[in-house]
Amino acid sequence: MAVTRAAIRPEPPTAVAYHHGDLPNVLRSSAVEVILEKGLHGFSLREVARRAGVSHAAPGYHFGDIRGLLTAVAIEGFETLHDELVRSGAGIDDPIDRLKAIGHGYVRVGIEHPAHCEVMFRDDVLVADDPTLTAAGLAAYGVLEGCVAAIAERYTADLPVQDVARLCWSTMQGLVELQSKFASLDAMLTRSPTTLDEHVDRFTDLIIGGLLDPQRRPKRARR
Amino acid sequence: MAVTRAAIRPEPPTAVAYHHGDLPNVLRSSAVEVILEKGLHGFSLREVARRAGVSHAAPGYHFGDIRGLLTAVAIEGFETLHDELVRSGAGIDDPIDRLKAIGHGYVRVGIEHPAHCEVMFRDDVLVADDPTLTAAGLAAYGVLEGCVAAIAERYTADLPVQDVARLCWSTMQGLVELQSKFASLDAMLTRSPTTLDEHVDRFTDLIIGGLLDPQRRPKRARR
DNA sequence: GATTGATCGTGACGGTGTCAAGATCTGCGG
DNA sequence: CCGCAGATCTTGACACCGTCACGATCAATC
Repeated sequence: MAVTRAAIRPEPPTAVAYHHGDLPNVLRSSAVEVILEKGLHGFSLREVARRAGVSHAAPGYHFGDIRGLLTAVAIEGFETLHDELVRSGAGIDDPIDRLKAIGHGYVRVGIEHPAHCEVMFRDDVLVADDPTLTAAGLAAYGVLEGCVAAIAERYTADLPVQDVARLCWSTMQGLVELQSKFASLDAMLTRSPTTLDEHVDRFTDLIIGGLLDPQRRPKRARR
Repeated sequence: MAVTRAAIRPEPPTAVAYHHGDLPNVLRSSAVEVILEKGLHGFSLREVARRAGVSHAAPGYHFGDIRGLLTAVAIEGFETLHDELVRSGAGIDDPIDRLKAIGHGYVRVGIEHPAHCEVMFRDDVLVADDPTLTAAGLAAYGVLEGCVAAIAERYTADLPVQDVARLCWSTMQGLVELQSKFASLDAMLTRSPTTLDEHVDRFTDLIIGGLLDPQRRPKRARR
């Protein structure tokens, strides 16, 4: 069973506006904009308010804190991550292929939603113990762990599912974070930069390829 | 002009003080204190200045920017990381054992110098393109890559050294970052928390154990 | 149609980063 | 021994920020 996800997905706009419109959603997307343009460093509640066309204290009313707003962004990030992981693995029968697809989905979220990713794991700017936040994070993790469990079930039952799942998660997270460092490393070696997807392919091959005894693996039913 | 000091190791106090003492070093250690107590969120140049007993603009003179000061802290962190990795692997002949020792050294730095680690990879609060910073980071990475190269040389020459080294680096980095998430996951499963060192052991076993064909591995010359 | 509560604006306070300009000390040439 | 130049630090100011208390405004309900 693992993880329960309570939260609703793209958060449908609160049907009818009270005063101004559905400010919370507007503020959240404005926040994403600001992070995107000025970075988390140049982020400010007042700038968000300005961009949303409301007074400087309006964000405080809905999110209480600056951390509250960023937490909302992080939750949204985890939810889209969860959805993307599910979507990436859907329809792929072989769990190993599914794991690779999930890995690609992970970095795809990192690429397409950099603002969210810049926040999701920065506990110091979030209310780290927000239950909705941890629930959303664990829900996304649950997708990965479920896939690893499926691998264990089909191939080698003695696979330490928890450890492997955490290994994969750590690797993906570290990869997203170290991406720039790797890029500068490639540049220093004067060779074409390695893309995130290439890294994912190589890493998953290295991890998975090693986990399973070749002869014990049944034929893979590809496609 | 950039802030880059010609960085030597523990930075011997500039022999004789000009006015106040060797302010840059004092400011840097004060900065570490502040990060430790108030977190990166509550960090401020003025607080650092107060703690060092100087005026509020003194840090700006030496480090130019708030990012300059944090960059200096990050550089110091990478340097101690480098030293610790070298120290951890010293005297261990078998490169696989050395890799595990290096992994433990990595998380040890994460535990013993949390303030530095809170900064080292946060490009948004650093001058990310500071050459001294990238050099220090690559130097630390080089220790890891050298160890993986030694594994390839002794065991399987066809090992993709770069990829494996990056895999290990990503894993360690992700592990340090996801530590709290894993802790809450353990708590949710109502079992004793897994320590960082345990994670390192399991991850390196999973990675290394899979990389080498068992029969191709020569007897390990332990001790 | 008045009331009530949610929603948002106004204004203020202390704190912050950063810059310019002035003060102070150090080392060095004379 | 003196004075000068430059490095080092302080002072002061400006704009911006987060957050709070309070007032204004609107929606829905009785």
